[in-house]
Amino acid sequence: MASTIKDVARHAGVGVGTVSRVINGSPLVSDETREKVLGAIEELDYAPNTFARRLSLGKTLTIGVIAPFFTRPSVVERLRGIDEVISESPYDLNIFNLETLDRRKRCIDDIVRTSKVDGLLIVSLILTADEVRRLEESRIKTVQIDATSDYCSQVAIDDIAGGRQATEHLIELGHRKIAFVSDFFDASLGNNSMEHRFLGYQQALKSAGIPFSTDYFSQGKHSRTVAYQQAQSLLRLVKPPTAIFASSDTQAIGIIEAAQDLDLDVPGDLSVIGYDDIELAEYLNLTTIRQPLHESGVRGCELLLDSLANERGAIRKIILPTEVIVRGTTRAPKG
Amino acid sequence: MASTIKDVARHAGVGVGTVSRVINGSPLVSDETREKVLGAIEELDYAPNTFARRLSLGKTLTIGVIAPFFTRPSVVERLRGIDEVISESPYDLNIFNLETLDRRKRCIDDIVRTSKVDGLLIVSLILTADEVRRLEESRIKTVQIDATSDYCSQVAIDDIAGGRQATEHLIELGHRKIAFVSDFFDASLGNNSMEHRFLGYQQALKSAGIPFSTDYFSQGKHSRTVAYQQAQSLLRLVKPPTAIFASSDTQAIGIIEAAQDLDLDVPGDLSVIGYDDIELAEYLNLTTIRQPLHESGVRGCELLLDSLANERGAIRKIILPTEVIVRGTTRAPKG
DNA sequence: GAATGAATTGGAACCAGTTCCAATGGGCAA
DNA sequence: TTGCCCATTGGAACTGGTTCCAATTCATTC
Repeated sequence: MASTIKDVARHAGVGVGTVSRVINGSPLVSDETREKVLGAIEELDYAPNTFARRLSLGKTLTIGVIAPFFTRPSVVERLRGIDEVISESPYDLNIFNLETLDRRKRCIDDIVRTSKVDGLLIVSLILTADEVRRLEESRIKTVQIDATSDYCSQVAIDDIAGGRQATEHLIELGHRKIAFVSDFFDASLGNNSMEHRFLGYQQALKSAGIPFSTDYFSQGKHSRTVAYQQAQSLLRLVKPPTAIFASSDTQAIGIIEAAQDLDLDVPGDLSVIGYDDIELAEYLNLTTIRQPLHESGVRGCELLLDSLANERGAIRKIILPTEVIVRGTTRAPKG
Repeated sequence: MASTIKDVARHAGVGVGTVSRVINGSPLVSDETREKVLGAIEELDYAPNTFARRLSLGKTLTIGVIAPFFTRPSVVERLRGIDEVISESPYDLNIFNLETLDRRKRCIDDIVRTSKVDGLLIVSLILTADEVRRLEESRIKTVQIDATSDYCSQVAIDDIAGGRQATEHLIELGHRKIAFVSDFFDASLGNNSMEHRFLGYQQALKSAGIPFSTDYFSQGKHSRTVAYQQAQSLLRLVKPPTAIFASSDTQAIGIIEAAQDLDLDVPGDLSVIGYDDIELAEYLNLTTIRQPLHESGVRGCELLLDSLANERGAIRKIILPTEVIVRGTTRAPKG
């Protein structure tokens, strides 16, 4: 069995209070005593019990992360950023994976009532009003990553600007007939980034004096095969678009496949730009919009640790910029 | 602040022991009392404090996972399997990400000495003798996933069989000049699956009466670009191979790129088979060997929970089979 | 009606820490 | 020499649970 603070105290011939003081770096210990205690700790290979420590401190020294963990590669990349910060801090990381809505309810309830964490990072999920209320009551500090809200600090990505950038890139190349292939705007699992991308698309069109046409706007379930169908319809229009902006790389890939099957050359006959810059995008040489995923994790985690250290802190919002990654699927239109 | 067991006891007009008994489903409580207590719990929205519970139980109710978390997509898929099992159990998941060797040492030391977990899952890492000794002393139950050892239970993948399957697939198609592009066998971060794949390759050749030639065996750092170079060398031999077995999909992709740049058609002039079946493989229509990644996580986690429930348990080894996924990059050789 | 025993219950002791309070002892000033 | 103050220290009380032990209640048996 592991040794306890009493063993150390006995071994060093001092009281438990003194050992505790040494461990926690209190100045109220003489150098001589400190040496004795450190010697005993070394000799017994002692380290304080995690859970006893947390109980008596009244702190959990744990950060919870709630995320639809594995559903998208982007979430993993954000987690990586979070982990990087946590592992240099005294906190432990507790990951709660929410792949189903049912789990979601149980999870937040459980976390709040059993005091499992000091702080919570919510990744790519929008909290309901009820959840926010519970978290506030429990005084668990919360930071949202990749979602906006008025209730807590957050790190978001400027998807409106991202949508604008993508569209402007196409406009600069000379395109006028630009379609937008989008996911549904259903925010039930809670994220409105798709809608923002669409807004950016509209803004860019407007600035360039290009009228928005519903013919060039197609919504469908987020999948490669559905995007394939959407693209087929768009490309069979009497006046087909010369460029398509997809609200994700996954969809962009479906669009490219559709173009190939219609014997259209990408980017010769059709330019395609995606969004996300997933790993696949590089292999496929896909022009896309990159989000600072890793950085969003780092910044969000820093924000949380900061608010745990300084009790009083206002709500803060960090908006990270996106970047156009020009590769081989966009080019000036023919003629 | 959250209410405590004392609040509930007072509210229900009973002793704390009785409340504890109700919570833990002890039969030593009358129905009448149980009702009273449950009513009080409901009313106060009480749930026992996680850390106090763990301290007095002498159990952490936590499973630790040590993994080079994000380095490869395969690790994420395994974690997903682990999470699936954990979330249906009373245990929490504590992830320790080891991307650097330095962190590794600190991490295991820390886990052992501060009694952070009841059980540990080690993913895609081989433990050193010293680490094993520490874990044994600490009585922390350990299960290894994707690695073999004599010290603890494990879920491994039969990489020898996988290497054999891949090679046999090529032989069955009629290939005789089959090269193997491999990672280095350096097991410092600790995993000998590459070596096993190579052994399987040799076995299959032998069974088919094809002599092994070092000309057709190339080792290099695990990367797409290095594999590109390796393939270039192989394909410029006087008698170039008609098929290449790559020890990972990532490498296979580099090989395909090399073939394209040499104006060789895949699979017309060169067959390529990978290993892993990463997401990319499907998009690229790559023939490959699939490992039951998700299942390895599930089984490993079950093994661990099982050994936590039944104190005495022998070391168990589960070997999971691999599967050839035939897609479009392999075909019978010309002539 | 007393003795036996089972069912139920309250509460002290314990888990392994932290922190507060009171006590000790030495040094220095009056 | 006495008194005071400060640095240092030991240990009790506390964190919020679980569990064991002893006590109470009540029905059953002789």
